[in-house]
Amino acid sequence: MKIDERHLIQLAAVVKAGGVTEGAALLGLAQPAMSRALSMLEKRVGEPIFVKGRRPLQATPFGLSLAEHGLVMLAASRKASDLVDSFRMGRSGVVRVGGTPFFMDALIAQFCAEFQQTHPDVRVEQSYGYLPDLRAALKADQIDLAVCPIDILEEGSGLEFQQILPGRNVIACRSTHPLLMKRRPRPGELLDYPWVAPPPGSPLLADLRALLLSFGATEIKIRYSGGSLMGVINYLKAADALTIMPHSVVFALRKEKAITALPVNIPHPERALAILTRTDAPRAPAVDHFAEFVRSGFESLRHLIKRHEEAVVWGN
Amino acid sequence: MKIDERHLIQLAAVVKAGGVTEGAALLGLAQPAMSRALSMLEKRVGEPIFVKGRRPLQATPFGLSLAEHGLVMLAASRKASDLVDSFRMGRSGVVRVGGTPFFMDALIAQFCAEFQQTHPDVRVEQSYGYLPDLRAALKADQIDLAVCPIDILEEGSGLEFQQILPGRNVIACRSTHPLLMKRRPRPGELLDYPWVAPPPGSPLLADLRALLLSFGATEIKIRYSGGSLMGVINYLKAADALTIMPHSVVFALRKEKAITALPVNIPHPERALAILTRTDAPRAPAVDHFAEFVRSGFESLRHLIKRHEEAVVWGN
DNA sequence: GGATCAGTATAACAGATTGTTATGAAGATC
DNA sequence: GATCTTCATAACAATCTGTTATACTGATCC
Repeated sequence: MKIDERHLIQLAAVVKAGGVTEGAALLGLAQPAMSRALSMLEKRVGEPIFVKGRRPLQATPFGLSLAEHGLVMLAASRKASDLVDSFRMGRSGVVRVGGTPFFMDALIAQFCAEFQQTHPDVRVEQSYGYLPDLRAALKADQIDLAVCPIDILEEGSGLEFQQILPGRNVIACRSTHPLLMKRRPRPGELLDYPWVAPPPGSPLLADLRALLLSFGATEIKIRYSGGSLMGVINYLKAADALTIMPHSVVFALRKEKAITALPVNIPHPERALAILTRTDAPRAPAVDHFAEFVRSGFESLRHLIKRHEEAVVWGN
Repeated sequence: MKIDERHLIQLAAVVKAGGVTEGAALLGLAQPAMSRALSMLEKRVGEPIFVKGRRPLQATPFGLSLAEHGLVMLAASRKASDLVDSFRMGRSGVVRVGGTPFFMDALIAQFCAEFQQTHPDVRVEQSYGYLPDLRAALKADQIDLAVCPIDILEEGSGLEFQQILPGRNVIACRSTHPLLMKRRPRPGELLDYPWVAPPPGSPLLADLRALLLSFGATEIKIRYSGGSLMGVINYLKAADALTIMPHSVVFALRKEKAITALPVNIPHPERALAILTRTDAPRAPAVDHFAEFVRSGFESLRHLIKRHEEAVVWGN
């Protein structure tokens, strides 16, 4: 015998509240609606649910058993409602964010932690990738947003991107690097040191090649490659090697005092760090919150960098 | 945001079954109904529940979360349906049976155990009482049926009673009682032995008084009273005392060979053992099953007694 | 016992929802 | 690109939901 689930919930409310009127109020509806629902339920199951002629309305043992199941449903219904509410407010859900390894590790991971101080029920699923993969993942709805350097003149097809940081690379080395003793190292000198390559596929790798060639290198000599940010940093810490890195990444590492940038100006790439999102599919509210959080995080980072440069002088 | 619980269940069915068509079949309804329900649900919560344009229909993480709650409801709904079915079939529920102590202990308790071999999910709540209490309890819907000796001419007001055993008392004693050596003890001899009184309030007590007076006793001398059936039996086992008992109770004790009946005919009380039920209020199916079981139990007991008496000769 | 009160059932009706069948659209598959 | 499966839409009847107004009926209080 199939029972109307709503009736069960109503029964549960009445039993829980101890009366038809109170039960109706509990569910936010009028007493006659409840009264009728109970009649219908009783008629359909064909067994008495309430003891007749008792004024403090009393359920039969059968009615009580039924009401227990209704109570389960009522609880589930409330949880579902809460879920919907919190999802719509962006307070729960999943944010799938993809990005290039250096930015993810150096900056976004920290942003995620900070974001979850105000959004503890939002889960972040992070993944790595470069522009082509990220774009594909976005379109295939495998990620909700990407944080990634992108060519400024790049055209978006169904994707929206929002610049969050100008492209700017620096040459990174350990803080004890001998070149730091010089006020302005010459390009030729830079080639005397071992170089570390950014991950394959990274735009930084192309930047590094171009840079070294512009320094007069006839061939690119790489001593270490394939490492993630942590690998590269630990290599740099242990050797007088050099590498190319986004300025913001080195900036984020300044607290540790282990890695710094050489006072050498190198060309800006024609790229900017951007947040990519789909324009067609709607994003979950939590995703929008997260994207805004990341955007404002980079905004303050930019101001921080500006103030920092007014005090400390790098590269000039 | 309040969500229609039915929609949640439908969502759960679709997610569980892996498709709209299968989900609809799972709930026994047509595919368009399901399709529309999902649209409505999605429209109301305002967030996508399914990924668009994927043919093996795929729910969003949000949709999956919602569906989990729906699954809880679906399970509860099924349990409730099963409960209703088994209750209507009399396979579950509660039977509240009241009765006089001797019959309950000697016969009904065993019937309960036997009944539950075929009705394991029916709970029996037993209570003791005599006719006035039982009648009141029945009318107050505190018990569902009563097993109790009742005056044959008693009129039922809102109560139905069904005779299940003719009233017949015997004088009970232990199997080693000296009077059993005599072929036909005289009433005077009986008065030489100590007597045990049935519980106060019991019709048997009045029977005992009348019996002893008819034997020529000038006053009723009782050596032990107030015991339940077990107490009385254990007293009898330990002394050459006598008491009055329903024949069927002594008969039920015959297997133990400790207690038996004196070969003395005493007057039948104008009573019969009967099952009392309300006629106004409907009884739970399990109660009807139980009553029928008890009735047929006594029916076979009657036949058993008859066959027994054709073989063994008591009281003549 | 009866007057009163609170809680429950019933009536009547508008609007929403559910179910159905028939049919159109669209991703998957080969 | 033909075909197939699956899902969405249309149209309509039946049911159900919710409402307000009102009648009943145990309970309670002199």
